[in-house]
Amino acid sequence: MKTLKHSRQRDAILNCLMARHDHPTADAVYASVREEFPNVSLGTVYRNLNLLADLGEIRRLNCGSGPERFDGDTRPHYHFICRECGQVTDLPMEVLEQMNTEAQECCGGKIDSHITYFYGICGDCLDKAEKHL
Amino acid sequence: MKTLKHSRQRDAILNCLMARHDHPTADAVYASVREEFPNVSLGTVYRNLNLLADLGEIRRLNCGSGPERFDGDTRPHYHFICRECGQVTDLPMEVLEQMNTEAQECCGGKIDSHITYFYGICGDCLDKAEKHL
DNA sequence: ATTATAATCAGTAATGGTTATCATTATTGA
DNA sequence: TCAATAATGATAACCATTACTGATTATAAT
Repeated sequence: MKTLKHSRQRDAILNCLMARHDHPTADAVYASVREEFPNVSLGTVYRNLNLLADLGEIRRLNCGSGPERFDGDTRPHYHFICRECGQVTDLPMEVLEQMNTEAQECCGGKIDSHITYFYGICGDCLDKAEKHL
Repeated sequence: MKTLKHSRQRDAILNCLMARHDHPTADAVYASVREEFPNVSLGTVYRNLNLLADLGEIRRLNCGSGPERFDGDTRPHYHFICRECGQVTDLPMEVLEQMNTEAQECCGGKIDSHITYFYGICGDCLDKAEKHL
Protein backbone atom coordinates (compact mmCIF):
# COMPACT_ATOMS: atom_id res chain seq x y z
CA MET A 1 0.00 0.00 0.00
CA LYS A 2 1.01 3.59 -0.48
CA THR A 3 2.09 5.42 2.65
CA LEU A 4 2.28 9.17 2.70
CA LYS A 5 5.67 10.66 3.39
CA HIS A 6 6.22 14.04 4.89
CA SER A 7 7.33 16.81 2.55
CA ARG A 8 8.27 20.40 3.29
CA GLN A 9 6.93 21.51 -0.07
CA ARG A 10 3.51 20.02 0.66
CA ASP A 11 3.48 21.74 4.05
CA ALA A 12 4.24 25.05 2.42
CA ILE A 13 1.46 24.55 -0.13
CA LEU A 14 -1.07 23.68 2.54
CA ASN A 15 0.07 26.56 4.75
CA CYS A 16 -0.27 28.95 1.84
CA LEU A 17 -3.86 27.88 1.31
CA MET A 18 -4.74 28.04 5.00
CA ALA A 19 -3.23 31.51 5.32
CA ARG A 20 -4.88 33.26 2.42
CA HIS A 21 -8.58 33.54 1.64
CA ASP A 22 -8.54 34.65 -1.98
CA HIS A 23 -8.93 31.15 -3.48
CA PRO A 24 -5.70 31.20 -5.50
CA THR A 25 -5.01 29.35 -8.73
CA ALA A 26 -2.25 26.75 -8.93
CA ASP A 27 -0.05 29.40 -10.49
CA ALA A 28 -0.66 31.83 -7.63
CA VAL A 29 0.18 29.11 -5.10
CA TYR A 30 3.31 28.39 -7.10
CA ALA A 31 4.38 32.03 -6.92
CA SER A 32 3.72 32.08 -3.19
CA VAL A 33 5.56 28.85 -2.38
CA ARG A 34 8.50 29.97 -4.49
CA GLU A 35 9.29 32.65 -1.92
CA GLU A 36 10.20 29.90 0.52
CA PHE A 37 11.39 27.28 -1.99
CA PRO A 38 12.84 29.25 -4.90
CA ASN A 39 13.15 26.22 -7.14
CA VAL A 40 10.03 24.31 -6.34
CA SER A 41 8.50 22.99 -9.52
CA LEU A 42 5.06 23.83 -10.84
CA GLY A 43 4.46 20.12 -11.24
CA THR A 44 5.04 19.64 -7.51
CA VAL A 45 2.46 22.30 -6.77
CA TYR A 46 -0.12 20.64 -9.01
CA ARG A 47 0.68 17.17 -7.68
CA ASN A 48 0.24 18.24 -4.08
CA LEU A 49 -2.82 20.38 -4.70
CA ASN A 50 -4.49 17.35 -6.24
CA LEU A 51 -3.27 15.09 -3.46
CA LEU A 52 -4.53 17.43 -0.75
CA ALA A 53 -7.85 17.84 -2.51
CA ASP A 54 -8.24 14.06 -2.83
CA LEU A 55 -7.43 13.70 0.86
CA GLY A 56 -10.13 16.27 1.59
CA GLU A 57 -7.75 18.77 3.19
CA ILE A 58 -8.47 21.47 0.62
CA ARG A 59 -11.19 22.04 -1.95
CA ARG A 60 -11.21 22.61 -5.68
CA LEU A 61 -13.25 25.48 -7.09
CA ASN A 62 -14.50 25.77 -10.66
CA CYS A 63 -15.83 29.27 -10.83
CA GLY A 64 -17.13 29.15 -14.37
CA SER A 65 -14.13 30.23 -16.42
CA GLY A 66 -10.41 30.46 -16.17
CA PRO A 67 -8.11 28.06 -14.36
CA GLU A 68 -9.06 26.00 -11.36
CA ARG A 69 -8.91 27.63 -7.93
CA PHE A 70 -8.26 26.15 -4.51
CA ASP A 71 -9.75 26.78 -1.10
CA GLY A 72 -8.11 25.94 2.22
CA ASP A 73 -11.46 26.12 3.98
CA THR A 74 -13.15 22.74 3.58
CA ARG A 75 -16.27 23.61 5.53
CA PRO A 76 -19.28 23.82 3.20
CA HIS A 77 -19.88 27.44 2.23
CA TYR A 78 -20.93 29.50 -0.77
CA HIS A 79 -18.86 31.76 -3.01
CA PHE A 80 -19.44 35.04 -4.75
CA ILE A 81 -17.71 35.82 -8.03
CA CYS A 82 -17.45 39.37 -9.33
CA ARG A 83 -18.08 39.56 -13.07
CA GLU A 84 -15.96 42.68 -13.24
CA CYS A 85 -12.71 41.86 -11.44
CA GLY A 86 -13.11 38.10 -11.15
CA GLN A 87 -12.33 37.94 -7.45
CA VAL A 88 -13.83 35.07 -5.51
CA THR A 89 -15.01 35.71 -1.96
CA ASP A 90 -16.61 33.60 0.74
CA LEU A 91 -20.22 34.22 1.68
CA PRO A 92 -20.93 34.01 5.40
CA MET A 93 -24.38 32.56 4.94
CA GLU A 94 -25.86 29.24 5.90
CA VAL A 95 -25.68 26.35 3.42
CA LEU A 96 -29.18 25.14 2.55
CA GLU A 97 -28.75 21.39 3.05
CA GLN A 98 -32.48 20.88 2.56
CA MET A 99 -32.01 21.72 -1.11
CA ASN A 100 -30.34 18.33 -1.52
CA THR A 101 -33.42 16.40 -0.40
CA GLU A 102 -35.65 18.66 -2.45
CA ALA A 103 -33.53 18.04 -5.53
CA GLN A 104 -33.32 14.33 -4.84
CA GLU A 105 -37.10 14.02 -4.92
CA CYS A 106 -37.16 15.01 -8.56
CA CYS A 107 -34.18 13.14 -9.96
CA GLY A 108 -34.53 9.47 -9.08
CA GLY A 109 -31.03 9.16 -7.70
CA LYS A 110 -29.13 9.90 -4.51
CA ILE A 111 -27.92 13.47 -3.95
CA ASP A 112 -25.39 14.20 -1.24
CA SER A 113 -24.24 17.75 -1.87
CA HIS A 114 -24.48 20.84 -4.00
CA ILE A 115 -22.21 23.65 -5.03
CA THR A 116 -23.47 27.18 -5.57
CA TYR A 117 -21.71 30.17 -7.06
CA PHE A 118 -23.28 33.61 -6.86
CA TYR A 119 -22.54 36.14 -9.59
CA GLY A 120 -22.68 39.91 -9.63
CA ILE A 121 -20.57 43.01 -9.07
CA CYS A 122 -18.56 43.34 -5.88
CA GLY A 123 -18.57 46.43 -3.67
CA ASP A 124 -15.15 47.61 -4.87
CA CYS A 125 -16.17 47.51 -8.53
CA LEU A 126 -19.47 49.26 -7.78
CA ASP A 127 -17.52 52.09 -6.14
CA LYS A 128 -15.16 52.41 -9.08
CA ALA A 129 -18.05 52.48 -11.56
CA GLU A 130 -19.69 55.27 -9.56
CA LYS A 131 -16.58 57.44 -9.65
CA HIS A 132 -16.32 57.16 -13.42
CA LEU A 133 -19.83 58.52 -14.04
CA MET B 1 -20.27 47.96 -36.25
CA LYS B 2 -20.30 44.25 -36.77
CA THR B 3 -23.43 42.74 -38.26
CA LEU B 4 -24.15 39.08 -37.92
CA LYS B 5 -24.39 37.07 -41.12
CA HIS B 6 -26.41 33.97 -41.45
CA SER B 7 -24.58 30.66 -41.54
CA ARG B 8 -25.85 27.15 -42.09
CA GLN B 9 -23.24 25.73 -39.76
CA ARG B 10 -24.35 27.96 -36.92
CA ASP B 11 -27.95 26.92 -37.50
CA ALA B 12 -26.96 23.27 -37.29
CA ILE B 13 -25.04 23.87 -34.06
CA LEU B 14 -27.96 25.69 -32.48
CA ASN B 15 -30.43 23.06 -33.70
CA CYS B 16 -28.27 20.32 -32.27
CA LEU B 17 -28.33 21.98 -28.86
CA MET B 18 -32.07 22.62 -28.98
CA ALA B 19 -32.79 19.04 -29.95
CA ARG B 20 -30.76 17.18 -27.35
CA HIS B 21 -30.93 17.52 -23.60
CA ASP B 22 -27.73 15.82 -22.53
CA HIS B 23 -25.65 19.02 -22.28
CA PRO B 24 -23.01 17.98 -24.81
CA THR B 25 -19.38 19.06 -24.91
CA ALA B 26 -18.01 20.98 -27.90
CA ASP B 27 -16.60 17.71 -29.18
CA ALA B 28 -19.98 16.00 -28.98
CA VAL B 29 -21.61 18.88 -30.85
CA TYR B 30 -18.84 18.62 -33.43
CA ALA B 31 -19.58 14.91 -33.95
CA SER B 32 -23.27 15.65 -34.30
CA VAL B 33 -22.91 18.53 -36.73
CA ARG B 34 -20.49 16.51 -38.85
CA GLU B 35 -23.34 14.23 -39.86
CA GLU B 36 -24.85 17.12 -41.79
CA PHE B 37 -21.63 18.98 -42.64
CA PRO B 38 -18.95 16.30 -42.95
CA ASN B 39 -16.10 18.77 -43.15
CA VAL B 40 -17.17 21.35 -40.64
CA SER B 41 -14.19 22.37 -38.55
CA LEU B 42 -13.90 22.00 -34.79
CA GLY B 43 -12.86 25.65 -34.68
CA THR B 44 -16.16 26.63 -36.27
CA VAL B 45 -18.02 24.70 -33.62
CA TYR B 46 -16.12 26.42 -30.81
CA ARG B 47 -16.45 29.83 -32.44
CA ASN B 48 -20.20 29.50 -32.81
CA LEU B 49 -20.79 27.95 -29.41
CA ASN B 50 -19.03 30.93 -27.86
CA LEU B 51 -20.90 33.36 -30.09
CA LEU B 52 -24.27 31.82 -29.26
CA ALA B 53 -23.44 31.78 -25.56
CA ASP B 54 -22.42 35.45 -25.68
CA LEU B 55 -25.66 36.26 -27.49
CA GLY B 56 -27.52 34.46 -24.72
CA GLU B 57 -29.05 31.85 -27.03
CA ILE B 58 -27.36 28.96 -25.25
CA ARG B 59 -25.65 28.52 -21.90
CA ARG B 60 -22.22 27.33 -20.84
CA LEU B 61 -21.95 24.76 -18.09
CA ASN B 62 -18.90 24.14 -15.93
CA CYS B 63 -19.77 21.01 -14.08
CA GLY B 64 -16.65 20.82 -11.95
CA SER B 65 -14.26 18.84 -14.09
CA GLY B 66 -13.72 17.86 -17.67
CA PRO B 67 -14.44 19.99 -20.71
CA GLU B 68 -17.07 22.68 -20.90
CA ARG B 69 -20.65 21.66 -21.67
CA PHE B 70 -23.42 23.53 -23.41
CA ASP B 71 -27.14 23.79 -22.79
CA GLY B 72 -29.76 24.82 -25.35
CA ASP B 73 -32.22 25.63 -22.59
CA THR B 74 -31.50 29.16 -21.38
CA ARG B 75 -34.24 29.27 -18.78
CA PRO B 76 -32.76 29.26 -15.26
CA HIS B 77 -32.71 25.75 -13.89
CA TYR B 78 -30.54 23.47 -11.79
CA HIS B 79 -28.43 20.50 -12.84
CA PHE B 80 -27.58 17.17 -11.32
CA ILE B 81 -24.23 15.53 -12.00
CA CYS B 82 -23.66 11.85 -11.36
CA ARG B 83 -20.28 11.19 -9.76
CA GLU B 84 -20.29 7.72 -11.26
CA CYS B 85 -21.12 8.14 -14.94
CA GLY B 86 -20.71 11.89 -15.22
CA GLN B 87 -24.02 12.47 -16.96
CA VAL B 88 -25.61 15.88 -16.47
CA THR B 89 -29.39 16.07 -16.16
CA ASP B 90 -31.88 18.88 -15.65
CA LEU B 91 -33.69 19.16 -12.35
CA PRO B 92 -37.36 20.11 -12.67
CA MET B 93 -37.39 22.15 -9.50
CA GLU B 94 -37.96 25.80 -8.86
CA VAL B 95 -34.95 28.14 -8.85
CA LEU B 96 -34.65 29.89 -5.48
CA GLU B 97 -34.26 33.50 -6.61
CA GLN B 98 -34.52 34.69 -3.02
CA MET B 99 -31.09 33.17 -2.39
CA ASN B 100 -29.65 36.05 -4.42
CA THR B 101 -30.99 38.72 -2.11
CA GLU B 102 -30.01 36.67 0.92
CA ALA B 103 -26.47 36.35 -0.41
CA GLN B 104 -26.32 40.00 -1.39
CA GLU B 105 -27.00 41.07 2.19
CA CYS B 106 -23.74 39.54 3.34
CA CYS B 107 -21.38 40.49 0.52
CA GLY B 108 -21.54 44.25 0.06
CA GLY B 109 -22.04 44.05 -3.68
CA LYS B 110 -24.82 43.45 -6.18
CA ILE B 111 -25.79 39.85 -6.91
CA ASP B 112 -27.97 39.05 -9.90
CA SER B 113 -27.83 35.28 -10.24
CA HIS B 114 -26.49 32.02 -8.97
CA ILE B 115 -25.57 28.67 -10.41
CA THR B 116 -26.06 25.43 -8.51
CA TYR B 117 -24.86 21.95 -9.33
CA PHE B 118 -26.11 18.99 -7.34
CA TYR B 119 -23.87 15.95 -6.94
CA GLY B 120 -24.63 12.34 -6.21
CA ILE B 121 -25.36 9.00 -7.88
CA CYS B 122 -28.02 8.78 -10.55
CA GLY B 123 -30.78 6.15 -10.62
CA ASP B 124 -29.12 4.13 -13.39
CA CYS B 125 -25.83 3.85 -11.51
CA LEU B 126 -27.64 2.95 -8.28
CA ASP B 127 -29.37 0.09 -10.12
CA LYS B 128 -26.10 -1.17 -11.57
CA ALA B 129 -24.41 -1.06 -8.17
CA GLU B 130 -27.25 -3.07 -6.67
CA LYS B 131 -26.96 -5.83 -9.27
CA HIS B 132 -23.24 -6.23 -8.60
CA LEU B 133 -23.71 -6.91 -4.87
C1' DA C 1 24.30 4.86 12.41
C1' DT C 2 23.70 2.30 7.86
C1' DT C 3 21.13 0.73 4.49
C1' DA C 4 16.98 -0.44 1.78
C1' DT C 5 12.58 1.29 0.22
C1' DA C 6 9.65 3.93 -1.84
C1' DA C 7 7.67 8.54 -1.90
C1' DT C 8 8.79 12.98 -3.49
C1' DC C 9 11.28 16.09 -6.00
C1' DA C 10 12.90 19.42 -10.06
C1' DG C 11 12.97 19.65 -14.69
C1' DT C 12 10.94 18.91 -18.81
C1' DA C 13 8.15 16.79 -22.41
C1' DA C 14 3.55 15.60 -23.61
C1' DT C 15 -1.44 16.12 -23.52
C1' DG C 16 -6.00 18.00 -24.19
C1' DG C 17 -9.18 21.54 -24.57
C1' DT C 18 -9.61 25.89 -26.56
C1' DT C 19 -8.37 29.99 -29.21
C1' DA C 20 -6.01 32.60 -32.95
C1' DT C 21 -4.47 33.05 -37.68
C1' DC C 22 -5.20 33.18 -42.52
C1' DA C 23 -6.42 32.33 -47.15
C1' DT C 24 -10.82 31.09 -49.19
C1' DT C 25 -15.90 30.88 -49.39
C1' DA C 26 -20.58 32.40 -48.46
C1' DT C 27 -23.93 35.93 -47.30
C1' DT C 28 -25.88 40.30 -47.78
C1' DG C 29 -27.20 44.94 -49.24
C1' DA C 30 -26.67 48.14 -52.99
C1' DT D 1 -24.36 41.32 -60.41
C1' DC D 2 -21.05 42.94 -57.60
C1' DA D 3 -18.41 44.73 -53.93
C1' DA D 4 -17.96 44.51 -48.87
C1' DT D 5 -17.25 41.70 -45.13
C1' DA D 6 -18.63 37.96 -41.98
C1' DA D 7 -17.88 33.11 -41.66
C1' DT D 8 -15.49 29.05 -42.89
C1' DG D 9 -11.95 25.02 -42.96
C1' DA D 10 -7.43 23.97 -42.01
C1' DT D 11 -3.87 24.43 -39.14
C1' DA D 12 -0.82 26.43 -35.83
C1' DA D 13 -0.46 28.37 -31.33
C1' DC D 14 -1.82 28.67 -26.61
C1' DC D 15 -2.41 27.60 -21.86
C1' DA D 16 -3.55 24.82 -17.97
C1' DT D 17 -2.65 20.51 -16.48
C1' DT D 18 -0.59 15.89 -16.43
C1' DA D 19 2.97 12.38 -17.31
C1' DC D 20 7.64 11.04 -17.42
C1' DT D 21 12.53 10.97 -15.90
C1' DG D 22 16.38 10.23 -13.13
C1' DA D 23 18.03 12.34 -8.84
C1' DT D 24 16.90 13.24 -3.93
C1' DT D 25 14.80 12.67 0.41
C1' DA D 26 12.04 10.79 4.28
C1' DT D 27 10.95 6.73 6.65
C1' DA D 28 11.59 1.93 8.43
C1' DA D 29 14.34 -2.07 9.12
C1' DT D 30 18.72 -3.71 10.05
